Amino acid sequence: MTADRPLNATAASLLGFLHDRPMTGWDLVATAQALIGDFWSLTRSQVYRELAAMERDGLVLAGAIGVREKRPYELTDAGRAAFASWVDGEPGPESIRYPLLLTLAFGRHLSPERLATFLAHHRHTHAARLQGYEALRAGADGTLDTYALATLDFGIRYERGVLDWLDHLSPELRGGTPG
Amino acid sequence: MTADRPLNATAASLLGFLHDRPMTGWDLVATAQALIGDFWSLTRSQVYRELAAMERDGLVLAGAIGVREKRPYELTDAGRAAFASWVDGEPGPESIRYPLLLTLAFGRHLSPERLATFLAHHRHTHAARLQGYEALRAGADGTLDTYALATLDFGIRYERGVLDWLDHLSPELRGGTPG
DNA sequence: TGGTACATGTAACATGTTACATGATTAG
DNA sequence: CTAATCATGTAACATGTTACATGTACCA
Repeated sequence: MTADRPLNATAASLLGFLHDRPMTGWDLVATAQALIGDFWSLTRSQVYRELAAMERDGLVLAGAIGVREKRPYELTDAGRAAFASWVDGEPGPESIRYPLLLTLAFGRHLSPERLATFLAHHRHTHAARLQGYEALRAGADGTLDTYALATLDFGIRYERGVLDWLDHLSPELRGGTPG
Repeated sequence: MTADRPLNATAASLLGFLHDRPMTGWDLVATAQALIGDFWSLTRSQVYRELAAMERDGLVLAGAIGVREKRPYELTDAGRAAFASWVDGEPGPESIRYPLLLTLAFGRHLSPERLATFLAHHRHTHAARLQGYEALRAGADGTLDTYALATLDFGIRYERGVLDWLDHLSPELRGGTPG
């Protein structure tokens, strides 16, 4: 049962959330999206797959099926131990995959107007995200713990950084050919 | 041959680099690492796989094997067209996977000292990266085009942002329990 | 002649994405 | 009674990672 291969970060996160209360796959997706979705994405498929695998490994225990086919999972002692060991390990380097930068890097193969459109669109998206984060921080007095605040702060600084970068790009890139 | 499924960004990048000159898989890995590696990672395995697939699809053409088993690939007209169409498409949203933030989000399950260690280590890594980028920009007078400069600028701002964020984290998080 | 850098590739596996299929419960 | 939301899951595929296997050429 307890196949002692190291946890991946996605599975570990699920275990992390299960510390608070038993949850269904559905709940876990929602929780993860809300709390770590901005720097760690996961899909429904993945969650159900990981839950099934972790049940095989004895890290979680599926409870009785409730109303609406709800199938809550709870943490086992092995699961708690696996999580504790994961969270104590050195976190790896972050990875960023940034399609806009890729397009920009190949900018000479692209019309200036098109590139400028992409940049403008991108700016819009990030401005909206920043607003969302700031509203969240302003509105959530006391509802967020120190740790959530810290990650939120990262998000805010990141988004501000992106906007700042865009606003300081050379005008030829940003503006197409003005006139 | 020309199976018209849409290019993925990794494959497209390879086509992008092949605009300059025919290159081997090895060359492409090195080039990609140098030019886009900071926001788009790829491995040797992937490159060889994509090259093989793109040859099947007629987007690249393998040349004669040269010295040291060197197998150069060159762009075909279909490849050029596929790239042009890819680069003209709206770039998708970026995705960040940030293990440190994940660990931080679960900070209450971790000893303050351990967390502080992770943060300090992280700071060190990013300070080094920033230095590298700044040296690159200072040293590369004229060797980088506008586009490469723009992506480099992003990197610099990003790293500065990370450091700034770390330096403004609440002292309990950063310092462990100061004594 | 022996080590290092160059060069290609496969195999096995892990992770992530998308589309599909199914059904229960609730609100209006 | 019917549409929206909740809920679970599978299948097929795409992408990314790690380890292994092989051989060439250059340099000291």
